[in-house]
Amino acid sequence: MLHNLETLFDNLRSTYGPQGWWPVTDHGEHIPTYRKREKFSRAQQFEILVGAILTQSTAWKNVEHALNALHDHQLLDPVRIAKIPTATLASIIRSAGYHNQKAVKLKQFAKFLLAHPLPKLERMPIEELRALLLAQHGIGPETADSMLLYAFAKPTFVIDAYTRRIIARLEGRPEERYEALRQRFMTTLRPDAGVFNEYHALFVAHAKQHCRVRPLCEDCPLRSDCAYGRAPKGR
DNA sequence: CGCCAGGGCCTCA
DNA sequence: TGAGGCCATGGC
Repeated sequence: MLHNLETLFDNLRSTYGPQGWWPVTDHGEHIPTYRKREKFSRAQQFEILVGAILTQSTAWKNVEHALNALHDHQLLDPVRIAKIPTATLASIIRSAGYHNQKAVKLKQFAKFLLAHPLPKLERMPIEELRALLLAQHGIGPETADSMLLYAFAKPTFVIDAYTRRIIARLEGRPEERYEALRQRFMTTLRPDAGVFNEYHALFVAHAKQHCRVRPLCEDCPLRSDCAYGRAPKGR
């Protein structure tokens, strides 16, 4: 059985190695994911924020196409997104799915950024910024935490469907609700944005490679620690 | 060729 | 306050 969330992090980390999230698209030039970035440029920061909205319940591959299309139309810029008609924007981000809804969300978020520029948001205390983000249409807990952690480097733990599923299976109990599970990570771990960043990325890697909806427990690295993997007749 | 993606909003009990 | 419907494209 896993002793705690620190041990789980160490296991995942030694299994999958450094993840180097958030995956900033290269738009042509190859940027190794492991490359240490001093700090994201404003453009990259905005791209992460847009990506956080586009990836809602959507495979990242589909989001990449949409981000590339936005780049081609020079729309990775809040001023330009604020101006473009919603229907036009929707057609450009079509590949990301739910494009009509997401176009509305992006436009509202772009306008939000014009009223609250990135340098101002960066200076806000994490809880205040989190509340402000959550107050925006289309930004729920996961999107807000992704933005906080990956675009603003603020120490908050991102919970997603993968995290819920992995923890539920490991512990052999039902999935926890967002805030309850987040609080477990937040109170157990030291508030280190770098660790939170890697930890969430490792959950994604593990969920994709083994802990899928239909799990591949055969050679799962966590099998011996997992209530589900060890279960009778357990895969 | 079905299944399912790094959710969130709205409605209704 | 929790469950269920709705939104949609494309990769595997």
